[in-house]
Amino acid sequence: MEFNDKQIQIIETAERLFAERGFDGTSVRDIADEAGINVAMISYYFGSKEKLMEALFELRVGSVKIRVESLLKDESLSPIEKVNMLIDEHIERVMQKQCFYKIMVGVLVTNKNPAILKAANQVKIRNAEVVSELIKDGQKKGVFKKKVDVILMLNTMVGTVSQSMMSQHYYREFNNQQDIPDEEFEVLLKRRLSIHIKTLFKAILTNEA
Amino acid sequence: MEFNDKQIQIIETAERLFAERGFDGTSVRDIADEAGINVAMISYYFGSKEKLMEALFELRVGSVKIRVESLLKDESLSPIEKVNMLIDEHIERVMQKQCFYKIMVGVLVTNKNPAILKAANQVKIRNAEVVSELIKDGQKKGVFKKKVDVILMLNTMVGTVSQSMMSQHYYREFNNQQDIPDEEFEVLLKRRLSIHIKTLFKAILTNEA
DNA sequence: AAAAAAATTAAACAAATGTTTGATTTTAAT
DNA sequence: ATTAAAATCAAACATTTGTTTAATTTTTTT
Repeated sequence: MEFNDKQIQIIETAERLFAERGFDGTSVRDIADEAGINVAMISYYFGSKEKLMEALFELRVGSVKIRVESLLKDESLSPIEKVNMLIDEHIERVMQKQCFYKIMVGVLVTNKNPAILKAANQVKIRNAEVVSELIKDGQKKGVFKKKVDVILMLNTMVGTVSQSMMSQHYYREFNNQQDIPDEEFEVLLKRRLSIHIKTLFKAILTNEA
Repeated sequence: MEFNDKQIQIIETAERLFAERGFDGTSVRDIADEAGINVAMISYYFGSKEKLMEALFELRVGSVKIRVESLLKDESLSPIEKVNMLIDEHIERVMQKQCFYKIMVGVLVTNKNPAILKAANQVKIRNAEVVSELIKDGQKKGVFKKKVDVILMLNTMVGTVSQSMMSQHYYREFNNQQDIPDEEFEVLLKRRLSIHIKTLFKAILTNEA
């Protein structure tokens, strides 16, 4: 489905509020007020609050697939380079769309709407499959260990990034970095996360005495 | 505050429903019906739905402190042994109280009630301080690296366990282990998580060429 | 056994919820 | 300029929400 400007404006307002207050903690009137529109417009454009949520997932999940899959095809990159790019890709994606990933976490905990849960799991399964292929390739080339638990490895990547994203204010406070600008701190956090997770993955994937 | 049997029964029913449907997705009537009590009993015992949530946190957070702190004091254990015990302690705690930790995740995302947010952060800060001490001790003894990002390390532990707990059905499916009993799978998952995270921590903490 | 306290109940309360209606305005097509 | 379609609106709709009331039952104390 295609969304016009007004629909996207409503979706993005809802995205922010859902992330801040949760789906059930946000009323359609809250959304309407923040977006500067009439309440009836939500039903008019989306049918219901639930469908609005589905539209949000359609908008956000739709754009993910392409970049991840094009990664695998690139023959010029080594398996380890691909894994590292996957990590950076994930960090960038989550930090860029923080609100959406907060909502995603909420959805995975309280699995109510089957359509949304399906959309959320779709991303997860796709990722696992792509990475599994990547690992097998690396094992064939002899650069990766034979026994690798791909799911646990991905759980570490996803979990570490989510956790760091959700508690970034606390991380900033702990390191006394409230003085530096927001954008700068975000760049810093992303860089540290990148190095951190790459170190972890190296320990999981590569052979060493 | 002390809770009588009836209060604990209500709290534990609420805990299950809050985990399944979220705080705002659960009505006081839902709780009353599931607990087999009258709606008014919630206000009677706790004052409000919000206070019931606070009571839940009081009940659950209260019991955490002791075991973690007694770990540090034990002089017979090496820093690496203590770290490993901390990992197992955390895995056990989360898997034992899955509902509560699902709620915890929800609270950390949509930070509304300040009292609850404070209780949640209290655990986090306490943990970070204890672990920081532990790391410093290990560094003094020359068994740990000099540069360790404690927060990121803890984010990895907490994030990996949360992520694995929340998507355990998917993990089970992926590994074709639906046939083995629930309890057995949980033991298996905990053991794998333990090995996995200990490997990660070793890579972060110890020196190797 | 009488009195006091605690626990439990059905009913009522106002406020908030998602959604629909029907009229009105704005935009696009003829 | 006229008509048709799309967008917007205030108001109303029926439910559901958390909480309170006031009466009744159960338990404890005297």
